[in-house]
Amino acid sequence: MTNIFNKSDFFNKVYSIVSKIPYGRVTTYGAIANYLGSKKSARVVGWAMNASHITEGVPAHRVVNRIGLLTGKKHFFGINLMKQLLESEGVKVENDQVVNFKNIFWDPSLELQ
DNA sequence: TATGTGACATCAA
DNA sequence: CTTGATGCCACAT
Repeated sequence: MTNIFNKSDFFNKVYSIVSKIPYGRVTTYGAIANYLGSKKSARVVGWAMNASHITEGVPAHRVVNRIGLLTGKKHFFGINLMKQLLESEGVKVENDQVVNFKNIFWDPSLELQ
C-alpha cells in the first residue's frame, strides 16, 4: 500500500483507518488513537473527523465515542444524517446511541492486522 | 509566541 | 450515579 503519510501522520492515518471500517461496523475515537500509539489522543482523531468533510472516503458516521454515542452527529449536514447513514447499513441507533455497539464494534488493532 | 477550543478517554471524589 | 480535572495533539485567532 502506498503511504500517504510523510509528515502529518496522525490525520492521514486516521483517514486511512476510518476508510477501512467494514460495512455495518463502527469504531471509536479511542480505538483509533490507541492503534496509532497514543491512547489519549482521541481528541485529535475527532479533529481529523472534523476536517474529514473535505476528505473523501472517510465514513465519519462509523466513528463514535467509547460508549457508542453519536457525539458528532451535530457536525453532520443534518442531525439525522448520521443516524440515517448508520441505520441504512444495518446499524441500529436509539436515542443517539448505537444498539449492540459491543457487537458491531470494530477494533483496528485486532481486526486490521 | 501564547491562549483557547474540540466529533475523546480516564480517573478521583 | 454525577461532576470536575487532566492528558493528548492539531488548529484558529
